[in-house]
Amino acid sequence: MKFKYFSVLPQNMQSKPTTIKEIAHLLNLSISTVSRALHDHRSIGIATRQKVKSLAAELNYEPNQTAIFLQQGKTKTIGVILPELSEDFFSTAVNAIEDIAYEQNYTVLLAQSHDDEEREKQLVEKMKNHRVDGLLISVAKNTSSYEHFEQLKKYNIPIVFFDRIPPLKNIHFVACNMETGTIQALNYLIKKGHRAIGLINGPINLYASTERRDGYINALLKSRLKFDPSLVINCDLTKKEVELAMDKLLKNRRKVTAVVTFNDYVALYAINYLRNNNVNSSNDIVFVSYSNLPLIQYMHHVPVASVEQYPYKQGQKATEILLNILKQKDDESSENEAFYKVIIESNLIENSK
Amino acid sequence: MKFKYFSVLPQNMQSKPTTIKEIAHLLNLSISTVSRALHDHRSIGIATRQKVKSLAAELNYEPNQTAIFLQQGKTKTIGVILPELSEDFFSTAVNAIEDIAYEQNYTVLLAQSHDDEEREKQLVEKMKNHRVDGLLISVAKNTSSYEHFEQLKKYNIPIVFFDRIPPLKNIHFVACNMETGTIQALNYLIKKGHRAIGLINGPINLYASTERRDGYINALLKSRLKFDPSLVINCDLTKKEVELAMDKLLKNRRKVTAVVTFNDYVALYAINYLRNNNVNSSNDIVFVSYSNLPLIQYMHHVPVASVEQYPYKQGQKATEILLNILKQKDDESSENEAFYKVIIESNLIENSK
DNA sequence: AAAATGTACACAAACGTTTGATTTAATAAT
DNA sequence: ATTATTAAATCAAACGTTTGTGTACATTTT
Repeated sequence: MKFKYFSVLPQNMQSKPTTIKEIAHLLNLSISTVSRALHDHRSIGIATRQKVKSLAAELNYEPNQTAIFLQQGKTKTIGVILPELSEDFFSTAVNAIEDIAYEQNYTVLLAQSHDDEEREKQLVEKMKNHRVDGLLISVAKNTSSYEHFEQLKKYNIPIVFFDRIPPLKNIHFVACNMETGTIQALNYLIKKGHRAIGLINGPINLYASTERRDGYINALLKSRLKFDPSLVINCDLTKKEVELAMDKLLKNRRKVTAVVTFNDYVALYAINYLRNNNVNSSNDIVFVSYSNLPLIQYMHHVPVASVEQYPYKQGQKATEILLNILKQKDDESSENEAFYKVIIESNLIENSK
Repeated sequence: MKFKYFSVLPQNMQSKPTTIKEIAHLLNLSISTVSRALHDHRSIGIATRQKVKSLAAELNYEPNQTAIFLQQGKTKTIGVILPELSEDFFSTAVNAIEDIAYEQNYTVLLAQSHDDEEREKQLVEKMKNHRVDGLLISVAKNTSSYEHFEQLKKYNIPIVFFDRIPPLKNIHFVACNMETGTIQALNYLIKKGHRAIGLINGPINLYASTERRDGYINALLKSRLKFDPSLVINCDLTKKEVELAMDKLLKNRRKVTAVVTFNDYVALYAINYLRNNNVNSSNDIVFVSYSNLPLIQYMHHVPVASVEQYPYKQGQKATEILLNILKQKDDESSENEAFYKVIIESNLIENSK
């Protein structure tokens, strides 16, 4: 009898985790038998299976994941890279990602790019080194080159982009179509009688900006209203530029009675600007925004409606897709080269208040 | 032109990552030599080191972390379990945690308990299975048993608690002393002439509530004001109970002119309640809160001051401590059984506006 | 009775590293 | 010329699994 495996430790000392090797020795079985017994392999006798399992339970055996990772060449981990966790949109998306991933026994490696391209690149690299099985990415605002993503394909690490997607051809993504929501927003305002409607839009290179602009223009045209370019102002979404934009709108020949803002933060800045400058129209100008931050309902002057972008649904969908891809890879069956391109329609939601 | 060491793959095909083994084979060296060369081991000749390194670079060699994890029995990963990522306090703390961890080449495994004890337990279990090297935890609001934490000690996985710490003896933690901040808040209000000051506090079993209450009482006593228990109301921080609490205060015999609220969300609920019920005193009652949510500055009626809890600093400190502990374990030197107990003082910050 | 089939297990390789011990050859010391 | 010293590299075990193949024995088939 070997004592090696019975050494009794003082209560307070750390016991090294049990391994199948130890179990094997204790039961005078081979390692492979123990492994198979634990997996209910049919070639192992029922009696042995029971013995093994009960001893395993007794010793609190937990398979060493890192060993399994190495053995199987996968980590059961998905990486998530997104711009800013403190933005409500993203933290909600993360909730969904976590929920789905955990359901399927995956782990989530989370990292923020803080909207910095360089950092994003480093993170991608890091994720690769950590051998994540797949990646969920919402790209940084100013990312302009995309090799770091392309590179991963060589390593066979699938990426699913969500919300902020790069202008690449062969990628999987989930995004929200902002045009439909914008059209709804415009229709809503037009119906309420507004004719001079401003749009404080985002950076021109963002696809999300294009969509909003398109929706804006198309809605106007459909209602046989003329499109006045001076009412659409692009900005980089910082407080400063938003205020400049708002100022421009106020000074415009045509006095706007409603403003559509790129997101709730922009709305906040704009509304605040009006209030601070004691613009008497502060309460006359109606705002419509995107996102619907939870805190917005406590504002002194609230956007009357908001275009919902369904962050939870986006995160959920993206994760499901990624896990699907990973599953397919396991099956090794098809050289499936289809790309998932899921587009969720945005929707205007009136703020009840 | 053919690359010497590459079997040339079609562009779209995945190239399996290079291993040390391949490098060894290509250079007619042993695996160990390559490994040591890459680590600049002195027993390897400079010439060989160079050869190895340059080939490694050429082949884009990246050490397989999972193999290293297995070999070294550690994962260079720290787990983080916290209640709610969407709360600004926590997402800021996470920022710090990520920053510090990444600096030292650790990876962060993030998970939310959503303030659910059961889920928290599962997560701890999961983290253990994933063999995280250490854990950073901010416990769920209603967690009442703590065996799942104790258990980890047996496995020699250190935990550092932050902000929400359990009532256990031998633990490492970083927390914010809310009493000092509360005293400052009270002094501030007293100096401004307020005499009837309400306190909408949190659940009575939370240590954070006790601290606030203590600070409240002590500040009053020091100013030789009498403490009126009817002005302190505990609630579970939900909107409903906050409104009830506010209502109670309004109906109190002594009319409060200032209210201290457990956190900014409570303040939001309370202020909103006043406004919706058209309490004319809406602008007469002054609020002081905790946390200082970034959005608060856009509120129609803002807390005049806020007790800062330094989430970034807490996260930072906690991570540093954890990494320190892990480093010490490596050194294996001392059976160090000291417990880090770091307390950060909170501070009152006036809202400029 | 010999051959075929099944059952229940063991052996050993593999995943990609790191690292203590050992070998080899060359150089320096005696 | 012999031995000790050093430099440079190799060997082999180990980390904890999974899994293809081999094997002994008992059981069934012909």
